[in-house]
Amino acid sequence: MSKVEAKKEQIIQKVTHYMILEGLADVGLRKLAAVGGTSDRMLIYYFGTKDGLIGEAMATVAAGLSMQLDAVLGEEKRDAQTLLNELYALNQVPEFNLTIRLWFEVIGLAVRGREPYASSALAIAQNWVRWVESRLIEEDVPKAKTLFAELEGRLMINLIGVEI
Amino acid sequence: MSKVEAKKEQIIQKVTHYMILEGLADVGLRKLAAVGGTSDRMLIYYFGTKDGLIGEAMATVAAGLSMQLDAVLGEEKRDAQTLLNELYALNQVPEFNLTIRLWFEVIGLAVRGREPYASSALAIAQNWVRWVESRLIEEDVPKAKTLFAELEGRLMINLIGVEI
DNA sequence: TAATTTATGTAGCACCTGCTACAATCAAGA
DNA sequence: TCTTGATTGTAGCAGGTGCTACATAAATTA
Repeated sequence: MSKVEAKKEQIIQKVTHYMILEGLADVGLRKLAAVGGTSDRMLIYYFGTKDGLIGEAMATVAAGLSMQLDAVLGEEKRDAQTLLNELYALNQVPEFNLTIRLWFEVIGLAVRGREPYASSALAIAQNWVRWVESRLIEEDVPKAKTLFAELEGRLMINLIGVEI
Repeated sequence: MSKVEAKKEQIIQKVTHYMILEGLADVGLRKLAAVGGTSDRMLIYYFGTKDGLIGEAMATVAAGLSMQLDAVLGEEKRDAQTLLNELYALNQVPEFNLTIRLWFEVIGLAVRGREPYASSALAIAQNWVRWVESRLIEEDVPKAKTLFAELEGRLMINLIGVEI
């Protein structure tokens, strides 16, 4: 990895971490530059546009999701109902809860096709589904997308504040 | 209704319609003023703040939801599975699809507690649930929230572009 | 009719937005 | 060493943001 690429990688890590913590509502170039320990000038130099940077940060979120899930839930396979309940319970884990909030922010920005959010949302969703499939016992694999839908719906109305 | 209130109501209708059509991404005071046939100056005069206006527009969306649902699905009661499928099918109706997109945009802005979105999201969600409860056969009423979660999840991953 | 309140236009403030032009510095190859 | 290209700072542009000060017009009340 070249020096420049190492620097870019470092910036992406910091920016990604910040977004998970603080969300996407107030991310201007200057604030992101401060977060990444550089200048707005250099962010454009490295990533071309603000959206370029955000796109890479979202890709990092997507890539980190499976690892995060593995770290907490392990590698064993489960039946659909068990997996759903365990995934939903992750909402209690602060680190996860923040990522999920960010995830719904991305969805909100993606629903009218706006880039880079639309592509990122699709990528993250596919990551979710693939991970779920890989942790379901064979007979329940076809239920992966249904399980995912149910999980997302429950997470969503929980975040909004409707008690179930 | 006083003259001022009539004018306010008229503005809210136009702004609400515009938001359903175009989303929440680029709504500045000046654009909303043009949409509502007035000036930014008067928007503040009428609604206090931009968030005040948006809050009222979102309340209008919430209030209109039940009516919209009634108009399309009628008043008969159904079992949970049937109602879920019929509600999900509404996503094919352009008018509904747009409202649902707006709904997810509101959620994205609400997930970190930001007002007026957080309150609006809760209100709209409660409207959904109440409506669903009112159209379920008695024995399925306890399933209302679960049904709602499943519906929202399916709508969401459909909007993102994951084929089910 | 005079006084007072309500409604609205004009102009602008202070700040933020993504991004760029230009120049300076630095490292590496010839 | 000289030159060339990569890297970075400084300053700023053009446009947008929510909102306000001030003045005027219009409606209402005394």
